[in-house]
Amino acid sequence: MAKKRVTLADVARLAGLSSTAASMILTGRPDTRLSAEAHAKVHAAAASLGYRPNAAARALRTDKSRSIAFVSDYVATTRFASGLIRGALAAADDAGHVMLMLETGGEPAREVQAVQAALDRQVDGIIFAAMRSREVFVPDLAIPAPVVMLNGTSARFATSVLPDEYAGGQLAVKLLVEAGLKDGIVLLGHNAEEERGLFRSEQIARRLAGIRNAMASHGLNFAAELSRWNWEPAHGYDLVSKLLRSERPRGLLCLNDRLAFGAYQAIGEAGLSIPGDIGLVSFDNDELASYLRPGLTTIGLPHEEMGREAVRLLLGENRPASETLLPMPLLVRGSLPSA
Amino acid sequence: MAKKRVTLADVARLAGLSSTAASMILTGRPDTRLSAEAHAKVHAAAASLGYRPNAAARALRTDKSRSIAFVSDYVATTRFASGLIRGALAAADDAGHVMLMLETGGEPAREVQAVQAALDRQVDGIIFAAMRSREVFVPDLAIPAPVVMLNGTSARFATSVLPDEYAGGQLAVKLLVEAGLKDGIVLLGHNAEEERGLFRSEQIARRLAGIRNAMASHGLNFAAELSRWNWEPAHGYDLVSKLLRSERPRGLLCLNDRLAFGAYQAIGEAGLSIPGDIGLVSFDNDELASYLRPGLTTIGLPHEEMGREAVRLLLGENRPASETLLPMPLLVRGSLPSA
DNA sequence: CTGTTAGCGCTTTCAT
DNA sequence: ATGAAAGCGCTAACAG
Repeated sequence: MAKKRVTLADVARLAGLSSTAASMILTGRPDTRLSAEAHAKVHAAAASLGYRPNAAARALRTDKSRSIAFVSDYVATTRFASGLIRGALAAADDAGHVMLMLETGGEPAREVQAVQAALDRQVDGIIFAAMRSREVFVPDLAIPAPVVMLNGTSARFATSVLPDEYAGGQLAVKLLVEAGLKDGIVLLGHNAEEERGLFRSEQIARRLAGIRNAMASHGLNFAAELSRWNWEPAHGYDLVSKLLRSERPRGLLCLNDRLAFGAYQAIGEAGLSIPGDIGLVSFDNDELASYLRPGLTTIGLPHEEMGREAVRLLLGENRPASETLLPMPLLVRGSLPSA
Repeated sequence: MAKKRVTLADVARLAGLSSTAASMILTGRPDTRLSAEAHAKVHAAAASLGYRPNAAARALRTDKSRSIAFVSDYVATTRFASGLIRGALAAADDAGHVMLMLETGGEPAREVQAVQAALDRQVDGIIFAAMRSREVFVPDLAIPAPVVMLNGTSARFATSVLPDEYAGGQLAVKLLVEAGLKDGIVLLGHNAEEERGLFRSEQIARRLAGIRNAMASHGLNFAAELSRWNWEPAHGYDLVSKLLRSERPRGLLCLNDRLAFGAYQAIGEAGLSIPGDIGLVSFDNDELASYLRPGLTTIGLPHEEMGREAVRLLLGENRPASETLLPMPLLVRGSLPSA
């Protein structure tokens, strides 16, 4: 027969005190002045019985569940995005909170369900995370709890945590320039003429704005801008294969690592070498980037830090009614000439 | 001022009934015989007030929280392992449960904390998942809730969900043989002589057992067995580069896709073609596999199904005191000759 | 067929 | 400096 769970009353009884006293001592309330002896007895009793407070009872009473919800469109679809979860988990743990995970597939109906399920559990806050960052959130419910947006934005909730894409974009250009590649730089992933004002996401728009700003401030222009709506390796391969038939670019600025991967394949087949003939910079720090030969120099996303920061903001006192931009880490590998 | 949350008493009052009646009607208890009119009134009242039961109160009373814990060593370290989470999430949702996510880093101390945090919240069950499957779990606590092991095993808890690695191993050999590659097959990732009885994990041991069984039953032997403890692309590259200096294998049986990726690089540099000169089969269905040119034929892990099954077992009535083996899916792409 | 009553385990006034 | 008592929102006995 399973032993009944030990309750606060059991602890108090063993300590020879009231459960009020036990409660105050165990929750560490500062303003109360119980004797040191009482403290010792209660702690000893709790320890010897292996007392663990019942979270449901506590939540019912205090209206605080010490849990938060992480609602996302997709769960760690790409390997690197799982950093968002890991960071959030770590920060939640630091704050003594537990994290409910909810996946919505980006569907409004499931989003409503997820939010309700979370609210039913009295969560102390909700993080809305966008793994595929194009999605927008429309949980059109009253949400009587703090909310922060992670890797995405929302009209309803201003507090959000994002990578500093603009600075990242500028950095990519700086890298190319410092590597001595000024002329013959080709942009892979977007074409300003074909896609006027159309971006895969607000974040990519910022990345491109940073890129264009840096190009302009160096007085440079792209030799070509190649684009395909999807950023898969096969598209990078196609685009670059075709390009190499007529041109000989010096540098490739790839909007993500998968495109860069395809570019590697095309460059290899053309008998050209990296970084000798063509240098590359890219974005994402996808797992791929380190597997390539030579390693791909890329500007990553600070996913883990973003996750942490989102939870800190959520649980903290003061939530800024605006965006928190986190710097994008640079991973220098071998795809750019050193000169 | 935020409106107070609507409670069952509010619903009962509006419906002109007792809260008992409202409770029975809303929880849909079958054995009670309240009038159809009462049902209608209660449902109408609940809907008009937007009533949502308070999970904490319910948990306190019933000792059931409608939540489960997913405790894992690492959260979706590899992209493909996030399928475990997604599957579990989906099945939990189907059962009206919510899922707490806990990460332990494989450290015993954090494992204890995670389990306690989960137990404190009155979870209805715990899944212990192994992302990096070598780890073993030792949460040496009384766990008064159902447990199932996912993608790993434990001496304490027999119920576990695993991929059918033995069958997967056999399948890999069958594929090679059917492609006409019988002689000159090289095993990449393990060397029986150097690593007698030493495996990266119990699961890899089974995979290899399946492979050896199939080889034997076809009367075949490996032309060589190459190994390096880590299964990273760079190791596959090194091993195969060196091999190609002296031998000309016909087929490569790679123990994971990352090794295969490195093999591709070495084969490409040697001016050989896939699958014309060398055919490959591998394991994992890593994201990489579909990016390669030609695509890598690989035997994947049924992660999503495993996650679902684990939750079904956890929440189901009858938990088998043994392993549930799920078939490993075959992804046919272009790395094997069709003959 | 329906309502009253009594807690689940905890925190929190309010008295001592 | 400590304890008695009330009650968070819900459900389960037990009466009517």
